[in-house]
Amino acid sequence: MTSATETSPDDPVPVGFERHDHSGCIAEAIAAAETVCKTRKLQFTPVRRRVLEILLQEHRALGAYDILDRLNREGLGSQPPVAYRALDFLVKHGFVHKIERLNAFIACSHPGRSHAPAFMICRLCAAVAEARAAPAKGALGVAARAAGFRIERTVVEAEGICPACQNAETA
Amino acid sequence: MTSATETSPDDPVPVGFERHDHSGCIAEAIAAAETVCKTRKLQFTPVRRRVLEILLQEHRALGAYDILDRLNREGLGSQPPVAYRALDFLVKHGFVHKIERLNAFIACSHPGRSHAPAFMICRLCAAVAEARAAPAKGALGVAARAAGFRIERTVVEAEGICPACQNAETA
DNA sequence: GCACTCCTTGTGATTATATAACGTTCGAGG
DNA sequence: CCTCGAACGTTATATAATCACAAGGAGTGC
Repeated sequence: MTSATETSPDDPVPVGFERHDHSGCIAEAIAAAETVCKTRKLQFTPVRRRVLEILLQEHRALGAYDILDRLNREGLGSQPPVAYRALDFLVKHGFVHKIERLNAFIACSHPGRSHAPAFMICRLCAAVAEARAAPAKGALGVAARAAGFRIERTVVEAEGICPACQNAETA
Repeated sequence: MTSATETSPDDPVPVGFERHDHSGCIAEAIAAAETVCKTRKLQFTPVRRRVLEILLQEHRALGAYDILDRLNREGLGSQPPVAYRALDFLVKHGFVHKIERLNAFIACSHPGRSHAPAFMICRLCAAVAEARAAPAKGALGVAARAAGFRIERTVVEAEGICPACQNAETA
């Protein structure tokens, strides 16, 4: 298979605003999650698996209640805690990220690898791309060291206009 | 009415993580906001002024409903839209920032200057410090250019442990 | 003054997001 | 079989944010 999902190891280009092999990436990501869960002795239950699948299928940020609606239609749970618990699990173990700016969730674009993700959020179409930005080792890192602050986690979200919407604007 | 704009004499370290001249900073910031509003022909109404004062007094992140409670006690408005409208105004014009991670608001530490703020949030005591970062210049900026994404605004929030809480831990 | 407009505020209702609390199920291990 | 702990199901509630519409108030032009 001539996969378009592979990026070269040194490639900083994000996944989100470009077409990619969507059919393959779901299966890959699910398989990766299964492997990780087996390794860490975590339970990759039907609800958790389904929530991750939903997020992978959409490949965009979904609110917890959007996800809950789908689960409900499929008979996998109808109350908020069901969705939130699954999302908590997936976020905790790095399969899913929360987009704070949108109060929404998105499947991780490159699970398994440790990373401090950064996101680009289109103000017009709400598309979200995950970049493998260096964790804020730059100005923020300097400021943190100067202040004596110990960073454990970073939220980096850029809001703006994606390439497609820029084209639509000028057209 | 109580002299609410004055700091108490015992002056517990209002944050930034470090002591600073809290007594002066409120008056300064209010004066700066007045000037900016006059220049831009904006209405610095009582509600807006009071909300900014409250945030400056606390010098930490407050939820919209915390602010609303105080307004309510002072007879300045009792319904959510009152607080949200004032906050929208203050955020829009750069006097206040929203901390997405906390769904809370904090007065800007250096108003007037254009800046892409970054925040350090203590997981234990919820103190928030604002740093002047230039996130778009770093890895995120590189990724955005590579993807053709036009950044308009950035959210940069680091979660971790502030110096004071680190000391408390080791003690 | 008067009409007009725009911005702001007051208020009741509603929507959206998230968690608390408690019981039940089910598999792992004694 | 029994216990324990993790996950799930369900009811209710807490927290955050917005909608919709009426009314006040400052400026502007007549």
